[in-house]
Amino acid sequence: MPYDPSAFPPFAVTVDLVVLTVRRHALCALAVRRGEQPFQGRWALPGGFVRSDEDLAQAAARELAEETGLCAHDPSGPAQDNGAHLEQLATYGDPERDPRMRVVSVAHLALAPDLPAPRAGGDANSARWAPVGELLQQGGHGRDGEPVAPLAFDHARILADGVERARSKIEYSSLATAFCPPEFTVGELRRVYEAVWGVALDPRNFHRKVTGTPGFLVPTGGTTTRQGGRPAQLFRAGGATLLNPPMLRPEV
Amino acid sequence: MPYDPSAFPPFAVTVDLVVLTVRRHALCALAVRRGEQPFQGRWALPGGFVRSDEDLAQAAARELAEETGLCAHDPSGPAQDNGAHLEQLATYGDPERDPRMRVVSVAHLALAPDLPAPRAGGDANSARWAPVGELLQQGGHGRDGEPVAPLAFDHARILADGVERARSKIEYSSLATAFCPPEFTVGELRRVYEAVWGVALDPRNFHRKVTGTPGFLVPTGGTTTRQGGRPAQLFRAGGATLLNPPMLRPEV
DNA sequence: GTGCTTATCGTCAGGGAGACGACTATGATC
DNA sequence: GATCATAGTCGTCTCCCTGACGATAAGCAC
Repeated sequence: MPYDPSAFPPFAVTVDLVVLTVRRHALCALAVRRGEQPFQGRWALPGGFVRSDEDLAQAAARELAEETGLCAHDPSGPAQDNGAHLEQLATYGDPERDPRMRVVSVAHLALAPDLPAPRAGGDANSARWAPVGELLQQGGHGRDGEPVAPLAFDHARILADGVERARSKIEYSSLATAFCPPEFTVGELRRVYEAVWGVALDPRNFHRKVTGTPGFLVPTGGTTTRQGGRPAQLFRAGGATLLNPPMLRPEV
Repeated sequence: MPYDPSAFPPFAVTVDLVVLTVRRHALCALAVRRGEQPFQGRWALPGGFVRSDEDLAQAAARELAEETGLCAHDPSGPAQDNGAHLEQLATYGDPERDPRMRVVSVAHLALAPDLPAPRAGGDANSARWAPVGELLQQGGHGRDGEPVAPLAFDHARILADGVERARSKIEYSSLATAFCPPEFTVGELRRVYEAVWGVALDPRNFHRKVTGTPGFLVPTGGTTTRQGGRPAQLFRAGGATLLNPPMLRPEV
């Protein structure tokens, strides 16, 4: 049977990005201000159309580079290109999610170390790192007292799914190190877990756990005193990707 | 800015289904024989185009019903419509994955109890349950000695991803019960874990673990002797969806 | 120096899991 | 009917991980 273009309805396919980082002890996501209709002036997740000759992962990596300058780190590739972790999150295709046309969005999740102020790109008037709690609360007020409008489209749902994925994935994988610079201390890694999970962890048990898990951390030999107090050993991420047994997230 | 149809390339969007069940102590997947080009006569995963007015989950549920007669069980809905578990798996959009045109496929994972022989539907000449090992081996031979052609398109990759999702998800959730009939014994549930993981589990420790996890199983009061030997208590799935602590998959 | 902060090591009790013995209750076979 | 094979169920013991928390180390501010 020959190819019949009328046999299927056409869709637009986009990638949207949930880019997470930890700044000032808070889990933050990258948001861009929309420059055009619909939802003009509202905050949204960065994203854009998939081009006709590129793969979904390529499109996500391209959008990430355009918005942040980050080089995506392919999980299946070599381990030590110092870029962000990037993985597919989920796909959203409600017929009503974009009032203009039928759009299917393949959301991706990126985890990055703390970055300088983001540079706006594409059709966005501006871009910023915002605490996820601020972006997700409905009709509340931000830290500076300004009222917060909900994210455009179904991006609140996408962001919530991305945050939940990150929260669960740092339990059983070494992905928390993707939030850290190339060299980091046990305390900095612990503050990542505390920010992502929103809980306080016992520094002594945490230290025992992460240093005792083979392949999680490798000492570089250096020390630092970035945080004040006694100098701490510096580590790099080890080769292990899956943690067995996992880190345990405290109850509620 | 008005809607500009030339601003994005058109895509076809499909849903493909990884439907898993446990038959004769083996993890099996539903495969359909392709009736048209490309890959005519080869085995493939069931699937089809998303219609212009339906959501991705609706499309997957529709395809599942067409292929198996199963009523999809929405995880966010009520717990006891006796259908299969259905969840989104991942999306595959390599530009070369379909030689005819640019197709993005949103794969879904369905877990079902053992079913009678599948009924072929849509454009498939026939359909069957095949052990996943048989479908995934490259250029080997099936149980009956016939040579096995690889699955069409990138469906081997999709199936492998679905199997891995199922293997990891029964660790920390009660999803293994989705492979069981409404009432089942501890031994039947154990054989599900053994088939999906491909390992042997200690019946005594397994019994202690599943009966001791609150909300996992609720006794119905009945007993059965389906498997020979001493009659076993019958259980239904309890309300718990997340198992804490999780089931532990033995090393390698 | 004192005081404060953070890092790191040690100890102890409780719980879960693996290994495995023992007993129970059915059907099959002699 | 006695015996055997098969499954199911209950217990025990040990090891290891975890959480709770004391103690010490090594910087900085005053």
